[in-house]
Amino acid sequence: MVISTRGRYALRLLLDLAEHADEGFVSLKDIAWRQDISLKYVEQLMPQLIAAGMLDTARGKSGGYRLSRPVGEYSLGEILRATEGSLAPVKCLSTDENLCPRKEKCETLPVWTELDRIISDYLDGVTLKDIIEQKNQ
Amino acid sequence: MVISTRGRYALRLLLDLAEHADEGFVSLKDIAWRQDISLKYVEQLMPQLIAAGMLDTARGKSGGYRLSRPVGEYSLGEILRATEGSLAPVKCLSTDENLCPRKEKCETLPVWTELDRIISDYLDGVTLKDIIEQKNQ
DNA sequence: CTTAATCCCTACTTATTTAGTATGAATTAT
DNA sequence: ATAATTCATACTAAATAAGTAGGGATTAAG
Repeated sequence: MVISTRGRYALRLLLDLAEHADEGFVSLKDIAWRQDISLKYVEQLMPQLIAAGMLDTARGKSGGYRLSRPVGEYSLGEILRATEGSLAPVKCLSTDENLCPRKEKCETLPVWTELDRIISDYLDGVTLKDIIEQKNQ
Repeated sequence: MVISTRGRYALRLLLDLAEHADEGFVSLKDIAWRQDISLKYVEQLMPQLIAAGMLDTARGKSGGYRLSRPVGEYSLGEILRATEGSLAPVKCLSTDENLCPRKEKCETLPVWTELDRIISDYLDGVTLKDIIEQKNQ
């Protein structure tokens, strides 16, 4: 399973924000209620989306969140990388320090690399706009 | 992470068998040693590969395993599905009984479905033969 | 200027999955 | 008979996923 609830929920809340973009700042409480996701859990996804420059926020009463870009400029790849950390389908590809010692001679590495490329290419090519317009197939 | 050690090790041991196909039945002990994988762990992968009809086996002394088909007839998809259970990138797609209640109205399901298709298409198109001949990119 | 709603921050908990270990029975060539 | 093998099952430890919990900081609204 590449993609956990973190990434899936992040995508849904960004879509929710996109669909309520005309309402100014939207509170997480409303989003969590509409999406039927725990408020406290969704709160934990926000720092990473903010760090990625995807959101404007307003603190305090009647505060909330707002998309900071046009919907066409959010790719699924960016959203998922921000929340999941990596989209690599095998550990061998995670660019952590703990590289596989078999790396050099490994016969199977090329297929994982190619699979990774295919996944990234697809996810980087789909935007929130595509999903809203149901252009995803 | 879609693919765990189960699938990766299974692939490596099938490749090892392919490369020693001229030696008749090859013992797991030899394979595990060459591949530097715990014998006891690899043993646990075998039942699923056998159930999938990928191997001939010989029990008892000087027994072992042997590929039961030409290398071109083992796709990566088949190997990984047999050992991993599913290649679905999100839980929503696992055809278990616990289907997501949002399924009907879910805006994001189509992208997961398409991603799943892309992954499967690639993995079903690569065989052991391709890997041995390094045709995988 | 107080209050209530909100974002923000950090720690904790529980369930599931992953990656093995461990023990030993059944089988069979030597 | 023996030793090397597959085969079967149970157990364990570590990591990850998924969520809870509590409260501090900020600010619009009354």
